[in-house]
Amino acid sequence: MHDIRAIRENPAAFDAALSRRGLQGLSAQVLALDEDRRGKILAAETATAEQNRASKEAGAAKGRGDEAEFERLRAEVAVKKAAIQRLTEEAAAEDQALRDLLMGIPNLPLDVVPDGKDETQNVEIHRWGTPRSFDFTPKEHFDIEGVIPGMDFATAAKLSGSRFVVLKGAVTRVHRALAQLMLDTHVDDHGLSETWTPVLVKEDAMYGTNQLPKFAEDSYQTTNGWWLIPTAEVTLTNSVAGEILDEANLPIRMAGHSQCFRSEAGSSGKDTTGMLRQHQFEKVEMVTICTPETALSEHTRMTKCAEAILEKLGLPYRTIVLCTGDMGFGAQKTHDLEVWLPGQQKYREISSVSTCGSFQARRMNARFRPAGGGKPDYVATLNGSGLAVGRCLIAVLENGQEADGSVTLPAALHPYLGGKTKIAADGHLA
RNA sequence: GGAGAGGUGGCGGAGUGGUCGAUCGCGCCGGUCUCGAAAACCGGAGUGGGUGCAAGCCCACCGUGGGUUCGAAUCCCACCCUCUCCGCCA
Repeated sequence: MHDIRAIRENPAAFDAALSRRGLQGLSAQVLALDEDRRGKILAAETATAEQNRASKEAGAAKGRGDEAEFERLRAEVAVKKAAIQRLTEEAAAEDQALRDLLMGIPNLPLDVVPDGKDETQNVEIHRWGTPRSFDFTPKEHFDIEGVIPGMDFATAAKLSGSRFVVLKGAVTRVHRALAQLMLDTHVDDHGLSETWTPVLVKEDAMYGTNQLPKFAEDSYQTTNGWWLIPTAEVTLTNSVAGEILDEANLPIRMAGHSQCFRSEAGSSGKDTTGMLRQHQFEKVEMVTICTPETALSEHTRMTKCAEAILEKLGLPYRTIVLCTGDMGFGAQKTHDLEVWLPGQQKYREISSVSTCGSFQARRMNARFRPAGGGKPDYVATLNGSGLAVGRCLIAVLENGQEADGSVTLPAALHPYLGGKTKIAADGHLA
């Protein structure tokens, strides 16, 4: 959510930043509403102050036994009361209207973010590894002979429908190994604290990390009102909602492994085969809570944490900065990591690392007390995948495939596979 | 699912109709003392909003929303949340 004071102080800058995102200026609308709101608040508060005064005087009159004066004041209060109720309701309505409007406006891009209208104008900033040259035509993951026995879409469809998968045998083991490797790397090498969270959350949490109110159709809700998290960003970030943290305890860097649930509304027809886009998938998520000044350096750090996983696995990737037109709702700046998929002959997104500045913190009311004393200020929040486990599985399988239908697995995984090094063409770990 | 307890400032914990935005303790900040520290003592400090050049003034906030009353942290109603015990269960 945006700081109304900042918009008041510099409406032109606000509109200019929105236009970089391809949106029309909203400051006029916001400020008109704000002015209205403040007028109502002033009226309501002035009336209340008068009532309070009369009420106090009534008490004093009663105390000295002046019944006539007491009755007069009591009548005065009674008259004011109705007006106050109306004014207060109007003020509250205006306040809510402003809040609703602000809640629906996306975060503003940082100056360093490149301008652009869509994903074609993202900017590559880093490339690692060389795509392997195959002496045969590499297949997509679901067509690799050794993978087929372990990736069962038919049974998943019977159980749950499309965009689900049942994993079996060696493929499951590799999937599990990947999650372990990611967590161990983040904890042991990167110093993140491992955190396990619920996947069902209250509505407030979904507002805090901006899934609500705008993107309700992207997530699932249970009949009793809980929401299924689309990412552990929701739980990890909201863990500090409503808190006033000590600056000495910042940054807080977390890593959590969870199931994620997405309706994938609006993506029908995209990536329908294979397990690239599922309603339920696993992800290791990183979240950092820090001071606003350190947000950008933490963003760089978090990006490196994600890149390290791909490098350990020997998977070629590139890192891009999303342009203003392609960034998500809550982001100020986003790096996407794209891994090479030989079956598609394309780099595909496997991680997205964003800093949100104080945008989410303001929604969550998450603050810190500065070390030197002084007023609490909003924290900055960052989130990033480290990595999407299912997509990483795909990358490992496709990049490691051999002509005979077997899959050579990265050395970093061997310790997690009981020393085994490949999936044989018959689907067994070998 | 059943029964009970409870939600107050950074934390703990008083307060059961009127100078209570709230006693007190811890923690925090400043000072005295000290070579320095600790202790002791003195002083300061809630959050948000409105208004004002400012000092300041005003409003709201004791889980949330209503109600009673001239007046509510305190009384009434509803809801939410947390905890304990019992039952069931991975």
